[in-house]
Amino acid sequence: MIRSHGGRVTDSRKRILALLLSEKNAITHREIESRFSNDQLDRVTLYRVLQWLVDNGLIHKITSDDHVWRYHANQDAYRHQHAHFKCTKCAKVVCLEDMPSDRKLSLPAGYRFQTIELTVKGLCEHCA
Amino acid sequence: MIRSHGGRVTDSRKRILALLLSEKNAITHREIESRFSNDQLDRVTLYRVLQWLVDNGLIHKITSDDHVWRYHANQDAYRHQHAHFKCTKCAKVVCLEDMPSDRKLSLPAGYRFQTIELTVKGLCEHCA
DNA sequence: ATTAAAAATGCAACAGTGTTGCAATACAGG
DNA sequence: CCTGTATTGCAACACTGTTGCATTTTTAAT
Repeated sequence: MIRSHGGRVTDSRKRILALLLSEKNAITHREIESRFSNDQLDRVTLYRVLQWLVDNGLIHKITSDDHVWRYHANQDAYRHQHAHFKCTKCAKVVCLEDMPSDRKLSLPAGYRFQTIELTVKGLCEHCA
Repeated sequence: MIRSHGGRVTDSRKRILALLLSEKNAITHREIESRFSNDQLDRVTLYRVLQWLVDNGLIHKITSDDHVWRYHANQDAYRHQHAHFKCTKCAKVVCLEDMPSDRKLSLPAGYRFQTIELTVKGLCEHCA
């Protein structure tokens, strides 16, 4: 996956991408860092690797009202545009399969549509 | 408006609320601050007044992918739940009138729905 | 109008996330 | 194995937002 985008195949990239591929939920920079607590992994390197993976479409980045980016691997089901769910109690973020395609939300005249970002908030199975 | 929520009617609150009521778009803390550049207005006070206004439902707070809160007065049309538009070029944020009918976007079993946050991204009239 | 209690402010210092410059290191191709 | 270059690691920074606390302002009771 990494090689096919012209970047070098480094340890950091392999390890970080492998971790994200194995994670079901979207996780934060901080969470990724703590999963590598033993093997030293520089904060800055992590930021740069994540950005590289985003730029090359291997993962995607989700914003949230706690103002922390969360990252998730772009596997099969999640290549297309999709909505996210965020638990208001434990802050867990999961990707939802479908994007309700009410494409006919009317923009003011002269505005051009690019993408849509949709986050549903509520309680997850554990917190409900 | 301020008095009806049991808070004290202070200069800061009056001035900040008046400014937000006169603004058409949702603006950031930084933008508000710069509009008061002459009259000194403490950064922290501004944060606290904004939070108070949010808590009392007089304004609302919008998150965004640049991780900066934007504030907008809750006037007439914007009392109910609504979507937002953000220009990907100039970062301007405007409130959209309607929220596309949240057709039963299916949550996984056990999840409980609370609210929905929807941001449309694209180019505004000036940047298109 | 005076006064006292409570609420709000201003200041300084802090916290967290994310970024930049630059020297040192590791990767890929010959 | 060697070399050029991409990537890393470190330090220091920038920005948004928060907290503690002493001071000031508002309010309401006298």
